[in-house]
Amino acid sequence: MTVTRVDGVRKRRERGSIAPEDIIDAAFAVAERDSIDNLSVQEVAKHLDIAVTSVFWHFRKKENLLRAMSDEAIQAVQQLLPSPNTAISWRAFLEEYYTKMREVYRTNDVLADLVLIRLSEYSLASTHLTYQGVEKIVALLVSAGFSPVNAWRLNGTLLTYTRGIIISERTQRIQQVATIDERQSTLIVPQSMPQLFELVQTNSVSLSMASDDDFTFGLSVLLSGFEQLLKSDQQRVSD
Amino acid sequence: MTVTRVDGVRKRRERGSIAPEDIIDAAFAVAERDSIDNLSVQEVAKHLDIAVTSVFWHFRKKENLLRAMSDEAIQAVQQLLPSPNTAISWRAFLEEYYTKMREVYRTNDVLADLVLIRLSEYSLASTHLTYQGVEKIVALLVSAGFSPVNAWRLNGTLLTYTRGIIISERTQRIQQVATIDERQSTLIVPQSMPQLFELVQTNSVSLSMASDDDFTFGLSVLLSGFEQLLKSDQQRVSD
DNA sequence: ACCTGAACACCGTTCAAGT
DNA sequence: ACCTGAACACCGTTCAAGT
Repeated sequence: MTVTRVDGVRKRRERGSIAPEDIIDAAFAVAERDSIDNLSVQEVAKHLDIAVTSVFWHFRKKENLLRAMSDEAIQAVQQLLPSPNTAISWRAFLEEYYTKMREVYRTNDVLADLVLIRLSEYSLASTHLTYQGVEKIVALLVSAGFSPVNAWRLNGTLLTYTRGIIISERTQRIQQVATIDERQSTLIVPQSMPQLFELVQTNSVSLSMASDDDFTFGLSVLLSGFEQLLKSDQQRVSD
Repeated sequence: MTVTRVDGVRKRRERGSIAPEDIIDAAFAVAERDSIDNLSVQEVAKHLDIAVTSVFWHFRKKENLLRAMSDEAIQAVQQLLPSPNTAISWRAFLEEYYTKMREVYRTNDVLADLVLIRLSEYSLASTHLTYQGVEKIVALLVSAGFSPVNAWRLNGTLLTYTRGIIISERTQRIQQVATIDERQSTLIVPQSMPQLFELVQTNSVSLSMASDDDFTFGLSVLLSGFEQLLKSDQQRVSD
């Protein structure tokens, strides 16, 4: 922390010495420490050693700061995701794309909160960026033979499923991770739940429903379903 | 609001006159008005015309009150969902079950927040109730010919997908509902997004990716994929 | 134009004091 | 055992005053 204090009194900063970008960076640092839910403007200001009210000069409401963070988050995620690649099959690409998406959000709760969970508006630029990503995927699928509508829906379904598993995994990790294993034994009683008891005993499944295996499984069922769809799309064209 | 005040001073309540259940009910009423995120213990107390500190006597922390609400929410949802029904096909049942689930959460943000989104622990009893519901579905699927592991995964995949669409729908409804239609025209520009532009122009799709059509589509792709799986499960048995 | 402290309303929580 | 007001630390936000 830079020392800019004299006798505990803040030295007044010169105009222009606080860039909005600095505030956003500090907000990310604090959010990573305290979580988005516990992010406080006061802590952001403390992190930069500026007055809280200075933050409010640049972002009139906390919500505005969060929106700016969301925009950065959307950009960051978009850059981490692979671009459509015609060198591999559409199926291999989608597998790679959504596996990567899951990994990105799983390893960064702040990004998941800002982009996937929190109720907020994004800037027009961010929304634009998002849809441009979708456009590229749809184009890839169309060139692979899907009808445009099916290409759109295929991508939407995978996005929705991946979002579901990210949130499931996150809630379970944060809430119960410490207890689920010990619970697993007392939770599933053989009398009223013979099927689940058997599955748990033989270690065939994880109770979380959001493990790597679960994701791989769900993804491949969806992709196989879409392969069937592709056949009928192609049939229709050749008729 | 019951009048229990004399000259603006609260009349002291007799011991035992505040039931925990009353506080929970009031909390639901306030949450439905203000949303879970904006639920304040002060407002709950005001709603019952009791002292804030009285709430804290019954629930030592706000988190405890939220947990009690979550438990009630889980019970409420479970009662609204249909029970496994052997009179119809497994596919028809799952379609009905998850369509209903989507509807329940969609029409009640508080339930969705408490059960699906918020990071919290549930009581052992609630978790038990949830897994008992899963057990019944798994048993139904096993009796339809699925292997236990596939039955579990099939259900888990549908649950995850449904959760994803509920959250997608909710975030989009709350954040952009007013703007998305007017945005739709300026957002999708034909130059950089010819595919999406065409789809939007012809009204073939909704940008939300969480419409009724989207859900029906995703659900049926998953169910068809599982039908394929059933065939191979049955094949294995007859071998 | 930008940075700041004082001040305010609201919130979650503690505690000692009532019955 | 249960209900309460006073009191506290923290939060988001406004505003008038500095430079």
